[in-house]
Amino acid sequence: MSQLPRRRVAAAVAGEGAAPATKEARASLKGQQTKAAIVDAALRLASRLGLEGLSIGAVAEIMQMSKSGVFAHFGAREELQISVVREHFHRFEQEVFMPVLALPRGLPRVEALFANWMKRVAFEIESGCIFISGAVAFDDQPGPVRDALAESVNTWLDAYRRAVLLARDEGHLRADVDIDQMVYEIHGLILALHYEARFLKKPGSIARAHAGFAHVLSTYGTAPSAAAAAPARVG
Amino acid sequence: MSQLPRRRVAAAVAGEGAAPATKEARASLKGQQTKAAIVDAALRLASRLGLEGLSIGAVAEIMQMSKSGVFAHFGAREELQISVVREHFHRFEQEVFMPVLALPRGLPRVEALFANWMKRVAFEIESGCIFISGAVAFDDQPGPVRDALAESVNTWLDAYRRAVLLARDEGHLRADVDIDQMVYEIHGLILALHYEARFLKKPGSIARAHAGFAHVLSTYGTAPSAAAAAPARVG
DNA sequence: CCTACCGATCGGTAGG
DNA sequence: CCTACCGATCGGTAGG
Repeated sequence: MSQLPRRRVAAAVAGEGAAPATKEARASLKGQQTKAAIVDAALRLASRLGLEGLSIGAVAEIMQMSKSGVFAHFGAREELQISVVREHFHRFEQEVFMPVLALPRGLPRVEALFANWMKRVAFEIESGCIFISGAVAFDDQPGPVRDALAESVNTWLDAYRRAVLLARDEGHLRADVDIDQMVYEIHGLILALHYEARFLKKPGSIARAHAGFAHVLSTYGTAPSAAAAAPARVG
Repeated sequence: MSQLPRRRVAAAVAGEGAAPATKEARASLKGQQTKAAIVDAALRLASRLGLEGLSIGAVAEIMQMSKSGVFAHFGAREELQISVVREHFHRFEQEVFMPVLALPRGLPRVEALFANWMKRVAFEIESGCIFISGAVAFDDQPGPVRDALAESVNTWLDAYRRAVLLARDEGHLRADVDIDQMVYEIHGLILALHYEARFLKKPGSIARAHAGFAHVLSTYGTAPSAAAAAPARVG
């Protein structure tokens, strides 16, 4: 097999920066680039097939590498799976969480977080979501992969809870709102979207998730806005 | 291996009824009993490992049979998976749906269906649920197993929608209730229960699902009952 | 319902 | 990062 495609992939990941001084540094940089490219390919594969369907052989084929070449970067299949979980979490954080920090605390952030979350899950209707498929695959399988997955999900849900708490403190939500309860119901709307749209292929699911969120706000919110009017009918 | 355990399993499935007249009928009956026992074992295994993790070899070991002995009853792994889906649906129907037909139409059935559904999913927090794990495993894999799974789930959700529709007709729900929307939100509560209780092992999830249902009824219902009071705080 | 097998694929190792 | 291999397991088949 030609080695050219490999160099191209590695270069595409890190860009063509200034060359490192020593031979060792160059080799180490190339190793990191290759590893990043492997994780990227593995994440795409795991999104479609699930974390448990992720095999070193399939990743090697995509990368045009030997199985043991891929294996050498991780030392165990579990390490590859964990790297995939961390990468997915990192992207989720960048796309969903980070942008809302520019907004004022309270309801604006709660709404923007849901909007960004929805955007991601709506995108994942096509590709699959490893936070959802992984939860099912590893709910009964203790170990480091399950731990990495649960830690990522809990970190995200805790962040959402803090945003809801701030909104309550700001007086944007009723003072007696149960934070866990509200986030539970919102989480359910997201999970139903993934289930009904991706598995059942039922049309209108995205609108239903949004309507459900408006419904939640209409019960727990304090501002009688247009969005918070009881949304009995949709489309 | 002793053959005694096998006979005992087959007898336990169908009971010790009157013996059939002919030798062929006896053989056929025993075949059916064995097949039922295999499906039962496979359902238990698939609940824990998922439909896609169900292997003929593992079922054979549980049954103390050879792999090809199990295989002979189904002709293909897919047929075993489909049998498991049908058996799961049959039990779901018996436990969740059938009992409510004794109740009056309208809100009582809608509430009892949710209560029975909850009871089942709460039980499945320990064992796993193939309607949920199967949805994730087969959401991207066309074929007869996916079809059987989607058909079962759709049959159940349609039954729930009809119950909600009757409740609206009876005047137990607001006249402008969107049936699909209400069932979507209830479905989300169930999915969040499975996710948060089984995967995240978060305590209090069952109470949150019930509170969420009360919340849904408080918005869509017409009777201002105790259960339908806005449930902002739980436990 | 069995034994005995098939080709494919899995994660992982040896040795370079 | 490679070739060449290991033992285990997979679904499925042949032949009885």
